[in-house]
Amino acid sequence: MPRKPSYDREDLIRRARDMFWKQGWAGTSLKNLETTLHLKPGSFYAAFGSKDALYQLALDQYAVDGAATLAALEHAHGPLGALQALPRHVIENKAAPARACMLAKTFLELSPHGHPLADHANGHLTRMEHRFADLFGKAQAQNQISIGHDPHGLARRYQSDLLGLRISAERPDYDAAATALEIAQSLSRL
Amino acid sequence: MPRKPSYDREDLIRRARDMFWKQGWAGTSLKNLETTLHLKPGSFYAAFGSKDALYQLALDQYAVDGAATLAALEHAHGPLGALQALPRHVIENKAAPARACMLAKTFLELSPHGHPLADHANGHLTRMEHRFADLFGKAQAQNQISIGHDPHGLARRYQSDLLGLRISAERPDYDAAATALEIAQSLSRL
DNA sequence: TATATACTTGAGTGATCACTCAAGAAAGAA
DNA sequence: TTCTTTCTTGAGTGATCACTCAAGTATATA
Repeated sequence: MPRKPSYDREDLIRRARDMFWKQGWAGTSLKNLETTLHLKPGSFYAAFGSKDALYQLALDQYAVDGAATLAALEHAHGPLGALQALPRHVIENKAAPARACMLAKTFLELSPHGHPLADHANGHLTRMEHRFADLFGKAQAQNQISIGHDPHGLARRYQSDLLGLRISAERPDYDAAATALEIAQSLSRL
Repeated sequence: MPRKPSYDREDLIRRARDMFWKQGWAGTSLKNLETTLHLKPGSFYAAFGSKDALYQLALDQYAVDGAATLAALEHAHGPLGALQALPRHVIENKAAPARACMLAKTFLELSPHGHPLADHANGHLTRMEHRFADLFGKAQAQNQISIGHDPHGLARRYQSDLLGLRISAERPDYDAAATALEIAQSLSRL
């Protein structure tokens, strides 16, 4: 008996994610979202409940996509190859609305206000860090890098460098490709 | 004949800077500023003209202080020593309201909206990058590091790593001291 | 076709945004 | 003391914020 929605929910979340990713939480108004999603206020709140609820869905989709990207790179290039390919991938990805990491931007913006979404973003960052540690561990098991380093320490440094690269890459005239190459090459010397 | 203001202008800018630095542009309302600066709307606009004008003054004061900090470190530890000491300094500085760089936060938040303050912040970032390149050049002249690298390339990478460190250092449970130490140590191997 | 169950619409809510301005208070010069 | 100039005050501006809800519309089942 019911009537079906005229939209694709996952597609709406993806479009909202791109907008939040680029413009941030405060920088994206309900009016912006209504325009981009072609949704009137009533439909928006019936579908998602609140701006924050949609933002959380967007964060989760971002994290899932990021994990999938890393898994695909591992499948294509192996654990060390994935870690070396990721820096270039994130700054060259034309489908992305921004170079900087949405998790880091969210955490930076909302953490000082004690907003729950900041903790949520930080949790995703931590899970990504663990994923990096897994890959460093696998690279050691395959004798691609020395076993002299703690995989978690390598992941801590790698993620930090990656966040720095992705922020720097937003700047006009910044040679992000050079920094990405250096990060990748430094992994070969481990 | 005139009446003097009852406040210290530089002190007001410093307090506004700390608030903008921690909470960002959109995250800091006029009401917040009026409370912290003990200024009614009329006095605020008579003194600074607009929220954006005060933000720019805050950015400039931040940049001047940053340059002074770097100069002091150079005086104390020499060019290479300053570059090695800075990572630890920025994450341990108890006077700072945040670990992350205010210039980077400003650029990240306002750049997608084409806000003039984003360009202003990026200009300061570029000048800091040049200052880093100067120090790398001096370190080469003093035979502290090899002359095989381009100082500007070293500065490009160093600044990116520093931005990453400072963002990571905002996260709870992140071992920023370890990453800061690794950045410093990597400079000894140049 | 009739009915039940959604989904869609858009005007409207109070709160907060950055900002204005006219009136009053204070302090140095005469 | 008086006058002039500036600073201080705080109610008030229109715009925008996230969000609500009652009324209208479309669709799958019976």
